[in-house]
Amino acid sequence: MTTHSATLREEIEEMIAIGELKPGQHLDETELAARFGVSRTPVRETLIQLASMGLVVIRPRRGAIVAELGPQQLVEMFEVMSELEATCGRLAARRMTPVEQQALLAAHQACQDARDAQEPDVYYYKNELFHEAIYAGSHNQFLIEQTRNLYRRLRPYRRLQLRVRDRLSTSYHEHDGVVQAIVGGDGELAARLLREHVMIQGQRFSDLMASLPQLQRDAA
Amino acid sequence: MTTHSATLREEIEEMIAIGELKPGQHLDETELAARFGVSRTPVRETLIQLASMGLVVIRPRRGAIVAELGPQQLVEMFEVMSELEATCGRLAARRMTPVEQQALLAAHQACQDARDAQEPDVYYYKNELFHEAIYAGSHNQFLIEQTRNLYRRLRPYRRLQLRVRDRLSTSYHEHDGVVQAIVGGDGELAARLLREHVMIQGQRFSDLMASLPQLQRDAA
DNA sequence: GCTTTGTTTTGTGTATACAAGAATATCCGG
DNA sequence: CCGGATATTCTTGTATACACAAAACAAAGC
Repeated sequence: MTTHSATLREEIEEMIAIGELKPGQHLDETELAARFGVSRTPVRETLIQLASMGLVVIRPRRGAIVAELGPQQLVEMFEVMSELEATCGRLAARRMTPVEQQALLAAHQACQDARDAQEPDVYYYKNELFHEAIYAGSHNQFLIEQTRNLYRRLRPYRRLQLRVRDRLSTSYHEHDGVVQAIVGGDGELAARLLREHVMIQGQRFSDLMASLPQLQRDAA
Repeated sequence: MTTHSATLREEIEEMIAIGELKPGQHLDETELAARFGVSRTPVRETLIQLASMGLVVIRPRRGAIVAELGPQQLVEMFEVMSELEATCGRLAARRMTPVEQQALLAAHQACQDARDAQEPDVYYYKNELFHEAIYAGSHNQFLIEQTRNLYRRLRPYRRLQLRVRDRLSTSYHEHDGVVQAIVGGDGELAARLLREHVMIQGQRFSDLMASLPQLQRDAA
């Protein structure tokens, strides 16, 4: 797209994702317009889009704020996330082509390398590719899109996840089970393992909850 | 909300749902503005919202059209729909309160009455309530919201579903199994039955496909 | 000192004006 | 009569202007 509101959307979305704009923070249309060198109109349209995506909340006559998700909402969203990923896995086990299986194994191998090298940042990135490989195997574009959307929506909070001791190794072993289930064609098993894998990340929400008040203080 | 674009959104959404605006149809901003007695600004904001929801597609500099879903996309969306409903069922089997179970049984009974009376329209409505009762049992607001969103998005096409012979009775029997699984606390069974129940509706897409070209001709 | 109410101020919602790109029609040559 | 280049029109994208509601603030009353 060549339109302003489209590029703006990506930029602001990124700012929210990396925490430059914090949950609860008020988004002043005029200020954003000035910052990006455009008028209020495209800014407004951007905010409306972000609101439809759930990243910001617009209250009539009271402006837009970055959406703040309470612990309850986060738990619910992680639960849905785990179900979506599980579904991807179940379908992937049935539908993956040999080429896609190779890609999955390669992504898995890359994770192992990152784990062995003890590089959490690399692992984080390779982990994304691993999950993307599973998504692709579902052969359901709509499902993939939905899953990615939710992932992006959870990103600002995932960022807060503390680096838990041994999480890398544990995560890798969980991946291992998933890979075997998928290449073995056992959809139900793959679904169950993936559901647990994602939920474990989600269940770190106790840590998240602990850091939430602080986050909101920062925003004020 | 007291804002124009919000009320407009509901109105246009409804027009799309009931087919007054047909898939592929071009949505002229000025014309809509005149029709609803407002300026182009709120109309634009409405269209952007609908685009984010996937109900319309905006191509830069070329305006908005009501989203047309091809057979492939419909299949994919029904597949995801079935998974979401299945998830609602699995959670409901574990989480429903006695009161909610009573509500589910009541909704089921209402479906039976409608079936016995051979009233497809009533059944259609009662069926919605039945599914809503399951959603509620999941105790996951986010999941419920996602499921409803997708349901609404599929509505314009569901409307096309031919009244299949004996579909009422079959549907009712499928419901029966689901109810028993849920009150019996067997989440996996409930999930499987619901998945199949929804997919059967989706697999009527061969009928849908047949009616699609006609629908698009109407829009032209 | 605290609450309360009136005023100011700020910021959103809508309308209108303007600019730019796409669709369409027109005009000319072949 | 037809095809292509150009001009015109039409619609969208953006900017600006205005109106109004809500929040912030100040002053007065209790």
